[in-house]
Amino acid sequence: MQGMIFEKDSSAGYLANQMARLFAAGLQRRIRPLGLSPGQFPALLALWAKEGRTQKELVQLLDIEQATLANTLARMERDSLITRRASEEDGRVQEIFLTDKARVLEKEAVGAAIAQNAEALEGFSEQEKAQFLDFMHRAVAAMQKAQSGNSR
Amino acid sequence: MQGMIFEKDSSAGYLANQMARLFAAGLQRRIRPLGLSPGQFPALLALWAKEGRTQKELVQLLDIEQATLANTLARMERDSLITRRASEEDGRVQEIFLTDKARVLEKEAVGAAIAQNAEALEGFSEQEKAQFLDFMHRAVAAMQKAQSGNSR
DNA sequence: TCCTTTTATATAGCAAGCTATATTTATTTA
DNA sequence: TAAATAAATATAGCTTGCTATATAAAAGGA
Repeated sequence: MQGMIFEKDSSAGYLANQMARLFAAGLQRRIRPLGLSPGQFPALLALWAKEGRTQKELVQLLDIEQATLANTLARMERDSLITRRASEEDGRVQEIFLTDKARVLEKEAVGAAIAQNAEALEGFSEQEKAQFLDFMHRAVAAMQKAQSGNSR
Repeated sequence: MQGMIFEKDSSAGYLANQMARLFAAGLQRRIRPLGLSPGQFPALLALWAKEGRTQKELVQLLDIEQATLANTLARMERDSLITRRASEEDGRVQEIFLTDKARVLEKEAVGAAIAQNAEALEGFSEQEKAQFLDFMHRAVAAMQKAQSGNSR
């Protein structure tokens, strides 16, 4: 650590940020015509798989904070992608359902996400793709471990 | 594309987003005591290398939009990290300088970024680290190419 | 010179993240 | 059972990113 050379373009953190922004922009370009936005994607995937989930269940599934999800769900309700029905057993809980409008978009939206991933990984061999995903998983796991080890 | 199985955890875009957020959170944890935030990092790096740059120069260096940088610079000025001096040749232009406070933080801040990268890549061999950076560069380049090929 | 266009920066308004805190309902405990 | 605690969701307020548009100064053209 002598000459204090720190080039952003060889920093993993910088590249991760840039890559994530390009993914989001590319996905947005593809799904905006459907009336969707990138931040809604994880919630939609979970609801396409099974409706009637509660916000709490979604939070557990979707590595984002409760407050972030609450706001995203509010926007999705505003945009007529979901409806919420009060639970009968527990007055605090609401069950979340897709509207017909959202239900119908599954194929096109998932296709858009697949296409965006393909665009980013164009020129990668199957072996390289697998290795890239593995690297990302490992980096995520390492940072999650460090994070949780910190709060205790 | 039959069963429409799309697992977020094997989607490059999803992982990139998660990784970028963990990088930002980890860096923030480390540099908050210095009075810095992650979004200021690229501008700070460019100014530690050379002061007196204009906003336009920074935009060209820093893959972010002009409006994003304008807001980041406004926050940095508010936090007494930079000062701006009107150019004498051109009334539209302002030259940007670091305050003593910001100038002094270089070593610690860069050290924090290096430590965060190390945390994320713990367990990677040197060869794997290099390959990971190369993969990210390739994905970024592929998406940038697709993006620019779109607007023309 | 005056008008138009270009350039540099700022502002408006939005999405998606975050932390911290409020609110409402359920559950526990004294 | 009443008060305290816990749990589910919402809200406040912030940063960082974006697109689109406004503003002000400079440069160019008729």
